[in-house]
Amino acid sequence: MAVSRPQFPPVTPADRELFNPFTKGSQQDDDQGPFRIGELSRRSGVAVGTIKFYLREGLIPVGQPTAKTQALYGAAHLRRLRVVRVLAEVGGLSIAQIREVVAVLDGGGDLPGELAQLVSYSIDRGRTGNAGRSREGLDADDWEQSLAATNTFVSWLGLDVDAGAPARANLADALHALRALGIAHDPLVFTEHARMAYELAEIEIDSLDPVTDRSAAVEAIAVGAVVFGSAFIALRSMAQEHETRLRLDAAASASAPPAS
Amino acid sequence: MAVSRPQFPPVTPADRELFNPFTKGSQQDDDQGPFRIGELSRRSGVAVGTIKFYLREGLIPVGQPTAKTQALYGAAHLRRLRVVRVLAEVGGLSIAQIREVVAVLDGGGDLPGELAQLVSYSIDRGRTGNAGRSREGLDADDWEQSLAATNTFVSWLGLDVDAGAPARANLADALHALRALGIAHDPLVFTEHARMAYELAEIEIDSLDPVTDRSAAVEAIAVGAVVFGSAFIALRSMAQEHETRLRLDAAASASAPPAS
DNA sequence: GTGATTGGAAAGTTTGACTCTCCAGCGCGG
DNA sequence: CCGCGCTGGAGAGTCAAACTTTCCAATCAC
Repeated sequence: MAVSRPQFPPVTPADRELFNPFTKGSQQDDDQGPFRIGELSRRSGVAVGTIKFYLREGLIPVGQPTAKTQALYGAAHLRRLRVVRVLAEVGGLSIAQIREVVAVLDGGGDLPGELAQLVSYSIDRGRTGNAGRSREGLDADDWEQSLAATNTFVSWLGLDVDAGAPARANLADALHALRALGIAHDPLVFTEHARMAYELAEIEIDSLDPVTDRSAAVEAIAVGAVVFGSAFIALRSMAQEHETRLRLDAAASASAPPAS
Repeated sequence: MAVSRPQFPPVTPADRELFNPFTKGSQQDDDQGPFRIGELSRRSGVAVGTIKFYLREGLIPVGQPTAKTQALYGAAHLRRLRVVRVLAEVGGLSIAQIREVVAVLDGGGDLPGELAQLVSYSIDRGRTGNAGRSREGLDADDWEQSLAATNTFVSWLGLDVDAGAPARANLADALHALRALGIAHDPLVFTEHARMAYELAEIEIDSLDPVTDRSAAVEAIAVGAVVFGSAFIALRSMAQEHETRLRLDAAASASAPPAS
């Protein structure tokens, strides 16, 4: 029952074979013809009332109207609905955040600025609870110091990040928490995390490089940030459990003689 | 204005020097003597009403009663209050989740099982929105397949994770989302993320190894999971912004001749 | 001894994300 | 050509979470 360190070898074709049985039957968008809201609801699994609500909130484009009380929807609406659901359920984004994302999806702004900050501004802001609000407490000075240290850290890393990016405040929140609890006092404790984060960002961007269409690129970035972020947290949790167990095993076998 | 890849060199004493100016004035818990709820509120910056609410919810131990309407609190209460606030504000944990964490903090269960799963069960569950609920849709079979693929993946990685760990379901949710959108079909896309996650778990556990006291260890693990998790997300967001800008620069200079 | 504080509990508030209810207009099987 | 069941649209209602307010009697602090 010994727990050992995973090795993470490169993936071989034989490994891929292992997962073939699971890839059957996923997705079949045969009939893409126009349909009404009831059919849209049936295909997406989202209640009609909720779809209406999303329409009102501007998360989904309105259908092609055919009469005063009739409209038709197509494959694009179905996909958008699925994207919205993923952002909400997997990413836990609020309606307001999703609205910002779809605004970038629909609007034809130029990529450089918009796309680069999409994740930071619309998706990560508010993901970690409500950090970043109500900083009017007595420790406002303390917090400003945390932010200043964080900004110095970001510059020291050589990261080119917008001065107003919420990620700076979020990182400052994390530092401020560590300081309040006396766990750490300067942002250098995040150095290794920064290295990992950068490596991960490279990998993720590599994986969706071949995308050409503008809207598809934005969608891939938004969905990717949310889904891979969620997946990473789950994997980190599992790794923690595995590693903790590993070390407890080691501690146990060190304090007690071999059992058999 | 060229954006370049950060290098992440090892931290030198000169680097540490750089952050010294910021570490002044943080934390000063001089007088730890017993005090009443008003003083506790003043020191923590939490409203009296909210402290009462936390007491009712069992997030904070009750004070030492001195009369029918009087009780005294000490340094332990102040620290607990700060921990609760960090879990809530930085980690975005719900009251119910925090209650589970403090139950482990207070309860004297044996470490092996409890501590190993603390993060997975109490903290990560529900962090990514409400993924994991209401799986009674028509795609229930599809989801079961995603979970099966995920479990195969976890075994393939060699991770020793509890069979009922919510992290499995969370990872399955992520895979299911990718499949629903046709972005990926098997869990091997998460391989690099798993490697990173494991490396990060090792680093984090290393950083809080010297803790000996049981309650302090649990606290460090819970706070660490929340704070470093939040920090990592922020850093990932910045790395994405930096890297996206880097590639757009490269694309621009490739399509156009050097500007100067 | 008198005004501010406290412990405790019940009731009220706010926000977010739906969900329900209506009401005319539409569509079509009988 | 007619009733019954979808529609689109909008307002009101619901529900849970996390506080916040309000009350009361007991205390404390000066």
